[in-house]
Amino acid sequence: MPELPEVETFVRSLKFGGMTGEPILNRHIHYADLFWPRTLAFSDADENFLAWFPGKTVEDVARRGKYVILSIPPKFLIIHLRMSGDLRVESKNSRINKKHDRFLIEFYDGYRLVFNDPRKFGRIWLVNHPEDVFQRLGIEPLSSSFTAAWMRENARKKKKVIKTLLLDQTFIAGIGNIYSDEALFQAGIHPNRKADDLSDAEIDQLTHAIQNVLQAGIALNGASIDWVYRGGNFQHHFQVYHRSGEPCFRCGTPIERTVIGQRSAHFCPKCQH
DNA sequence: CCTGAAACCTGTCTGC
DNA sequence: TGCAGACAGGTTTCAG
Repeated sequence: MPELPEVETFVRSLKFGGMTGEPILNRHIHYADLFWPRTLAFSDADENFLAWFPGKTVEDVARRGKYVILSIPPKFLIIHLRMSGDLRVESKNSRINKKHDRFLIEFYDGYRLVFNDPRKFGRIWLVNHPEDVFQRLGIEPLSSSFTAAWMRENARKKKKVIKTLLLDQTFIAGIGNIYSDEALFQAGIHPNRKADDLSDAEIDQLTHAIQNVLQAGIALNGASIDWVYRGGNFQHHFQVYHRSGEPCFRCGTPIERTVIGQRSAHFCPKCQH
């Protein structure tokens, strides 16, 4: 489900309150519980994992790529929501045993953080050093080091199809299927172009388009589609994603859908060359 | 290095 | 109404 803007929305909500409910900063942990053991991304005995939590405190929440990072000194709980993961904060009095709940942390004050994930693709890590999990992750697209110059330098070395490169988390961390389609449309680049074929001007446009769509996504709390993810509004601003057959807002040509690297790609055949 | 296929999963929607 | 098939905001692993 979530890409960078959706994950960022989760992080802000966990810190300051919002979509997920009450903030969780500085709450003291009573206990943790795990309902689907394979949610753990590492091979630690479940007992050891769960036994670590009581008495700890959530001191910060942050994001790296599509990962949520809970700072629970002296360790870090890292969560990847993959396709269908969801986080919510609810009070003790809420109905427990909600379908597809996989993990939860209950606080002494009666609130609890719940990780719900119908498709069971989501994963969590408990580590001393977050870098261990992020070792292969690429650049943060909203950081100051992500510039057109960086893209010219690095994208040129890649022979991949540009749509696939944008989805490659070891290259840029955080872009998913929605925002790659939207960025390529905004830059006027066909998703099947080779990265090393792009002109300087096209690379510059693409860089700015990436920053632009991600920021727009964050400003609207991400995109909500179908039954997954809630609270977002960016879906009302899609130019191409989920719009196959509908007229391009720029030129009227029907938006097309194709498959690139096993993912659907939506584009305007006239505006994107 | 790059591509494609398959695997991991459950839910929803479409068409017959 | 039922049922098969396609499809879904992601990532990893393996074959070629």
